[in-house]
Amino acid sequence: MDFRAIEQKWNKIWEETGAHRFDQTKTDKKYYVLEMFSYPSGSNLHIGHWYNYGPADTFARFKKMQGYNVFQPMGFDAFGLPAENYAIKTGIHPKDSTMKNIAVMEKQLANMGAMFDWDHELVTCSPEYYKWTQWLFLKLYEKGLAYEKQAPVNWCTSCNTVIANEQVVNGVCERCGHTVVRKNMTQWFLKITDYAEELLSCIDSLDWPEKTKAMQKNWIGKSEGGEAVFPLENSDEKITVFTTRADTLMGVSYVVLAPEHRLVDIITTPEQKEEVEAYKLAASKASDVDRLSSTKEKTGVFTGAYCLHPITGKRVQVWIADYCLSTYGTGAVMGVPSHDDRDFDFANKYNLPITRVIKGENGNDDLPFTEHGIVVNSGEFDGLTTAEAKKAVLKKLESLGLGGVKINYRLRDWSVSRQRYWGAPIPIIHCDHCGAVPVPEKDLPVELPYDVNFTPDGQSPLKKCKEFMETTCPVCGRKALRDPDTLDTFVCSSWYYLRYIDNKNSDKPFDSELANKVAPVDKYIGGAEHACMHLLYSRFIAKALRDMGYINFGEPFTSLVHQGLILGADGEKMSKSKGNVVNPDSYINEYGSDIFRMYLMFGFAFAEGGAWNDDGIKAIYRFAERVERIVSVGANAGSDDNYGPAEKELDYALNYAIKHVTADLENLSFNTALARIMELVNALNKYAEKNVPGAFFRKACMGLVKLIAPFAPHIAEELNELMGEKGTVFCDFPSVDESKLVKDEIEYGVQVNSKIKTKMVLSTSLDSAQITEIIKSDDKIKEILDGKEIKKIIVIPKRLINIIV
RNA sequence: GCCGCCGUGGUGGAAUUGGCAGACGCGCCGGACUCAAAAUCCGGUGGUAGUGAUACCGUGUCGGUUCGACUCCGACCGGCGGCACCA
Repeated sequence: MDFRAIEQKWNKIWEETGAHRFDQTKTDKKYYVLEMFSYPSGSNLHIGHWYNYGPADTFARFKKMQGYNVFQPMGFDAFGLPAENYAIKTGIHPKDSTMKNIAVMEKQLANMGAMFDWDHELVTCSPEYYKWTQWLFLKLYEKGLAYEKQAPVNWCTSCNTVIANEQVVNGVCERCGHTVVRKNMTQWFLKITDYAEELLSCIDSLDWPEKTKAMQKNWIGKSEGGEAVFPLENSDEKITVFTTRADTLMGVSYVVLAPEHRLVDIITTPEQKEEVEAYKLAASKASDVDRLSSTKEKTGVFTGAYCLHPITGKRVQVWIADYCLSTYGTGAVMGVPSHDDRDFDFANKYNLPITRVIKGENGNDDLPFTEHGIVVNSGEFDGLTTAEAKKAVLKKLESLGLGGVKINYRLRDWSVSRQRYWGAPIPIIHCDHCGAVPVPEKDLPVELPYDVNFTPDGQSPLKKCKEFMETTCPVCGRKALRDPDTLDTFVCSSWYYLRYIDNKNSDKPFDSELANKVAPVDKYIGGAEHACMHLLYSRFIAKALRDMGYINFGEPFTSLVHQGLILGADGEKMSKSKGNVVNPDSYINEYGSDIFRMYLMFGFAFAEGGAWNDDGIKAIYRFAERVERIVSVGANAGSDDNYGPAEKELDYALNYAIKHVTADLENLSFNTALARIMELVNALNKYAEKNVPGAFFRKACMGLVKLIAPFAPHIAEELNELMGEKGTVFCDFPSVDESKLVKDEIEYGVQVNSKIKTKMVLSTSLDSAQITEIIKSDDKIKEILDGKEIKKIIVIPKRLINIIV
């Protein structure tokens, strides 16, 4: 059989019959299988695409055969930096290169033979799509979930432009390798922090990899503690600090503000001004690598100001230091050198007092002592444990009106402004009289102009495009300017699974009723690298859309699976520079796509991946040939419907395979599922060798064709036809007949003192007590025991017997 | 440093969640067919000792729980991923 030729034949038939079309009117038994969509890169589909989409399609086909109405769409995440950087390098417009790449990938994806419903395709850079991305932004703005503020951004000193966090690699620009510094710019943010608690608390209910859930939890970083207010001496201002160790409050020897803290300029004394200014300047210039290193020596400057301890009223020095981060908590911390490593270093360096207030319970007297213990030197709190003291101190602060319980999150609001060309324009108009004004919905989309000079020179490329920038204010009608920035591409991908459902709707982003029927996604399959970005953003947007009444669920992806990573043959990540990139095309040309995807599923543990090795691909090819040969025998089998012991044995093998393949596919355990199919093929061969194939053999072969169909869709269709069946093979996944798996007799492992000594075939109708009796009187057992006295017999039904002597 | 995952034959990987470790493949060895080779088919294949039935040892290391541990607990070693001055 020419596996490559039949691929074309069946791809054509599937297209003509609309085999992969999703019927939106039948959503009572729907199943939404989604693979993370592709970025349209210049080269052909790589191993990573195949390893994601091939097995995922196998799962989707399995669900379809089980009778689900399966929705499996595909599209392109088409905005983004690579196309723009490519344009800067070559002069080829991002739109042109992107559309060309999409055309190539569409063709390759179609040849893959996956059951994508191309009627529902979407491309995020098309105005029909980004119109609704802009709509989403406006709705978030209306709801108060989008706001503008000055914030530090990553500024590349060589490219003279802002770059995204993801583009900062080890503190330098990924494109040019030059230093990245922070710069304050006005940016749009989405208020993901409003949902911090819900994003955290809902995680446990999700059927997601534990690893991914843990990453999101860490990223959200809930921290339960309290705030303490230190009033300033000689001023009405107050410093509020956040702490998780309120029990150490009585050990405070100084307070630190972040260099960027609002109060720094207000409280610094004239004598300290010069030193403080110099320190602030140095801190703002420091690159992220320098500043964010925990091993760096602590530095800081005294502001000259004093504040008052909230409980004792004692004078406490106020310092600034860059180990205090302006972006976390209140941007101010209390310094307790005796019980914090950082504070200890700092206090030693600047000769600040160190007072022990926690005693270890087993006499550990070394400082700093960062563990929990018993409070000492703390007046009324002495003798309390750390846990008790935390509560007592915060209660006291609350009664004084100087603090109380507080929860903090590490999660920060999502910065979505990009000073880039190739993205969805932010639908805001800046008017001198009215401020930031949203573009009215009827004027969407704000189209991205084609003729733009996108060479980087420190300005947003759109800013230089007069025709784009100049407009009138929708409120007052006066001249106004558009926002020159574009949206982070993660905004585009945060809601795409909803647009797939209703991709041609020109009145709204999607029909809510329909979306509620088809979504959420039942099985989402894609890489693990998106744990704290795409997957978190999508959850946030779903909750926001739910709260605005557009959908009735808050979690977009009910069940999530990450495929592993296929590495180069050298065990390193594939990259052009390492020269270890494996091109799937040569294998597909030689063996066909069914063989290739089956090999990917058999040769690796799906969630693990591993180093590339093509030793097994020939074996899979031979396996497919064996399948074809045995199915041909089945197709030509006689009509004899004898059902004797040989048939019974084959029936067992068939149902055993059905049972396990079904369970394995459910778990996306493709390698073991294929192993069970191979066993069935071995059983069929064994039968055909010794018996004349008749009606039952034919039936078993048909079962094989059905079982293998999700794995090798084209081959299975061809074999189905060979068997004389009419119509497609993709229906009626076989269901197990448990009665065929009941055995009269079963082999037990017999252990003596937990070591396997012999085997014994026993009837399955015997209960444990009966088996115990048989063991006691069995001659062979007596021989093995050699006169030793039996103390106890443990019988594990259908498995083993352990005789303790 | 913190969080998470992982460690099984020559090799890719299994093991119904505490019950016969190594399923299914690859590779290798032997055989059949062949003048020969390829392809195909059959048999063997964790290690050590022994002609042999068999015995002992074996899931990173060391302990523990248990009739029984790849699986659970404790300590450690090694690898991968994420976060990292988060107060």
